[in-house]
Amino acid sequence: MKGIDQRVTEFEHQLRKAGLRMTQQRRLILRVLAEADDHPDAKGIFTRAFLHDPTLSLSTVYRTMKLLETQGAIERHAFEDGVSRYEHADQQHHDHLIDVETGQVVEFSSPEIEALQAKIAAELGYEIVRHKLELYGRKLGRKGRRKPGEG
Amino acid sequence: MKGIDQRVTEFEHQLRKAGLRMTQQRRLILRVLAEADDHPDAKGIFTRAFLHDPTLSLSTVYRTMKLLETQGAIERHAFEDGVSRYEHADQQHHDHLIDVETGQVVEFSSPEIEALQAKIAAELGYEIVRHKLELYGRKLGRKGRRKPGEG
DNA sequence: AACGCTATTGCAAACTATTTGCATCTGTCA
DNA sequence: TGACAGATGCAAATAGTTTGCAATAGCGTT
Repeated sequence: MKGIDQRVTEFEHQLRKAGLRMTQQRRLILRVLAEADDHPDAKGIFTRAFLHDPTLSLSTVYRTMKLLETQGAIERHAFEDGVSRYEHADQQHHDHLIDVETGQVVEFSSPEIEALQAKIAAELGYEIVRHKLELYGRKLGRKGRRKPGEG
Repeated sequence: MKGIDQRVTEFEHQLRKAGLRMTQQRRLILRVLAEADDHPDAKGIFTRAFLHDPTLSLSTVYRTMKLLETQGAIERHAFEDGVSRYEHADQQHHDHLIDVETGQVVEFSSPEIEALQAKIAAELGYEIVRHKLELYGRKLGRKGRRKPGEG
C-alpha cells in the first residue's frame, strides 16, 4: 500500500495542475481517508478529522469529498442506508458484500462477473461505463438472529 | 401480466389478513404503480395519482410505499440520483442497466451472474440475502458525447 | 343502515443529508 | 511580502422523507 504522505503529495501535484490549492483541511481529510479501512460517510469523516482540527466544518468535508470524487481520488458509494459513503480510489476495482446483520463491508472482485456484465451489456447494445454490484448477505452458520428493525 | 384489478384485490386480502385497510388512496397508488412501466420516485407517483385524486397527499404516498415494501408488493431501488425509485414486485427478479446519457432504465437478468454471486458469497462465508446489480452504460455507436462534469 | 373502534389521512412541522451565499481568511506565485 | 483568487466557516437554503396530531373513513358488528 502506498504511504499516506506520498498519496497526499501526489494529490497536491494533481491539485496544482488544476489551479487548486492544498490546504490544511484537505490534507487532514486525505489523511483521515487514507487511514480509514472502512467506508465512512461525510459525518464519520468529519468526526474523525474534527479530533485533529476542531475548527474544521462539515461543509468543508462535503466540498472536499466532491472535489476528491471529481479528481478521481475517491469513490462514492450509496449503499442502502441512504447516505453517501466514501473510500479512497488507490486500489483495484472491487465490489462489496455487506453483512446485513453487522453492516460490515467486505470487498471482493470477480473478473468472471465483470466479463459477464460486459457481455450482457453488449447484447443489449450498450458498453459499460461503470457498474455497481452489492451483495447483501448473512454469515453462514448464523441463522436469522437479526435484531428486528435493523437494516 | 396479471390484471390490475386482480392485483389490487389480492393485495386487499393481504392487508385484511394483517388487520389493515384497503383505502381509496392505496387503491389509487397501486393502480398507478401497476400502470407504470418505468421506475418512478415518490413524487412521480404522487403526481400521477394526484391527477385522479387532488386530495391525495405526498405523505400518504410515502407511507404507502413503505407499507407496500414491507408487504413485499414493491421493490425500492436507490439508483445514483439519490432518490428512492419503486417498481411493483409482481415479476421475476431482474437487474438494471441505466443509460448514463438518457437515464433510461433497461431490465435484464442473468442466471449465470446470479450463480457466480452465490459462489463468491459462499467463498467469503456468506449466504446472499439479496443483491443489487446496476450497470451504467452508454449506447454502442454513440461515442463520448457526454456532457463534461456529468456523473 | 347505523355504530364504534382504530387504522389512515392531510397538513404542517420536524428531520436528515447535502448544498450554497457571503464575508473572511489563506495558499500561491510574482 | 503583497495581491489575487481559491477555500473556509457559518448559517441559511434545499431536497427527500418522516412524523405528531386532529379529523376522517374502513370494516366488523349490531
